[in-house]
Amino acid sequence: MPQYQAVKGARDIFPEESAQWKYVEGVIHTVASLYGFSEIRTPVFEYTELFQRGIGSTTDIVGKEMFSFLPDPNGRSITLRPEMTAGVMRAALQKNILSAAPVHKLYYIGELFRKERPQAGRQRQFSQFGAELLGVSTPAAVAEVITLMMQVFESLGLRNLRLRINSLGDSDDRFRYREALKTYFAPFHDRLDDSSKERLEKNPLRILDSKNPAIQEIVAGAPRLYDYLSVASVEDFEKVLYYLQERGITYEIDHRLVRGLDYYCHTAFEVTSSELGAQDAIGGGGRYDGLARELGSSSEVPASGFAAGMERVLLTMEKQGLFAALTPQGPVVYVVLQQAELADHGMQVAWRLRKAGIRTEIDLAARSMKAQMRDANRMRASWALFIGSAEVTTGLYAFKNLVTSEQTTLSLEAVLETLHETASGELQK
RNA sequence: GUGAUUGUAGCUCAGUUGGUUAGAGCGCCAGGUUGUGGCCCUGGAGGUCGGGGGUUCGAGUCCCCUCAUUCACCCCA
Repeated sequence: MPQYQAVKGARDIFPEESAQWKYVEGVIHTVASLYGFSEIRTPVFEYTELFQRGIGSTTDIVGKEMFSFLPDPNGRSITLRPEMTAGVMRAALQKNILSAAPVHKLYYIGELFRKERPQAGRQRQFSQFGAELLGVSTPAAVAEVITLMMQVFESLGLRNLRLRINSLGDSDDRFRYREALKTYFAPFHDRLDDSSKERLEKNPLRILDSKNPAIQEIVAGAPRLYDYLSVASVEDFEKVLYYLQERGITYEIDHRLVRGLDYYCHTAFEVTSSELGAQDAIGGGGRYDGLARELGSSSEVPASGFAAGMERVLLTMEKQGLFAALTPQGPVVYVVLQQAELADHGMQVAWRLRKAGIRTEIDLAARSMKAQMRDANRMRASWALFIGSAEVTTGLYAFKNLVTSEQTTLSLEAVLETLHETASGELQK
């Protein structure tokens, strides 16, 4: 065992995998710009109160999963961000961007931190991409957010995803429903588990998505939130669904879908992947008109957004073989040294090739020619350029096509000419 | 935080009822080919058997503790 290991729940991404990340990030940037969303980058830490106010102190995230610390003895507590939305909203309010333009469409890719036990598809440091649409939360706006998310998934080639959607109504709807739930659950109180009892106190809606079979049995007979929605709330929800239908986005209405963050209202949604284990949520989001007020804004900022787990997206793509076409870019030319003493000349040649825009590799470890050639082969180099004493004195180099094994003797200028003739020097494999 | 699981070479894993200097395949390095790869052959480097304690004449194998891993619960992306 090495003396040092990565911190529990944190992992390294080596080149083979980072190529996959770059690819996925590229798709996100492209699709986001299609929808007119611009990238925002906010700090990885914020004052702890931001999350307590924004996410809600009854949530598990705030209650037990935050990495918080005091920067100095008299300082204010700081927390590594466990989610993005609160920070984005804080940034928008701080700069007062909505007074300059009433609607802002922002997206992000960033690292988050949550102190949970790691398991499949869950790390303590993980990444999400997502979008926040600030200033309007009409059905068209909410549908826009969902559509953007689904189009990113589609552009990545993801299959077998399930989109579930629900309406949480406005605060009046939820107040009436909450009372109804309390009276429904009262006679069952003795049969509830501890966490359900606590939820009933603090946030009764969360009982609905309990995984405990005994609780679910009781939940089955509970009143439906849908039946407590006002006419306006129902119309709003139906309109969102209308847009989704128009765009051929298939969804399932799930009356039990609640979501764990306090700031959601009206439309809430979640996408799951059948390729993942227990942690199968790949993305989710909803409308959160109340968040800005919660953060001290003098006026309401209607808003909606989604967040998707990068690791879970990557995991699903891997399982579905979507990275097969991603081949690493090898060198075009491998400069092979006959003897280590010729390294100075070889370095000079390699440098000139690179200055001319040719991806060039050269052994820096003074290994044997056999090892250099094996290396060139493994890296799928197109050409080998040999440096021996003859080459150094004549300035003419043995230049070998590694696919056909044909070899000629050329000056460096002629080599460059040959490489520029074939498309950037790369040979068909 | 709870439960279970696994920890032997860089990687994947063998290791028989506890019994001498702990093995294989792949990978790595070198040689076979004194200036040329992909195949093949030969050799080499690399291990405090996660760590600590205990039982025993003797522990990679048994017991205890500890650390780490993985999966699941809780919850979430």
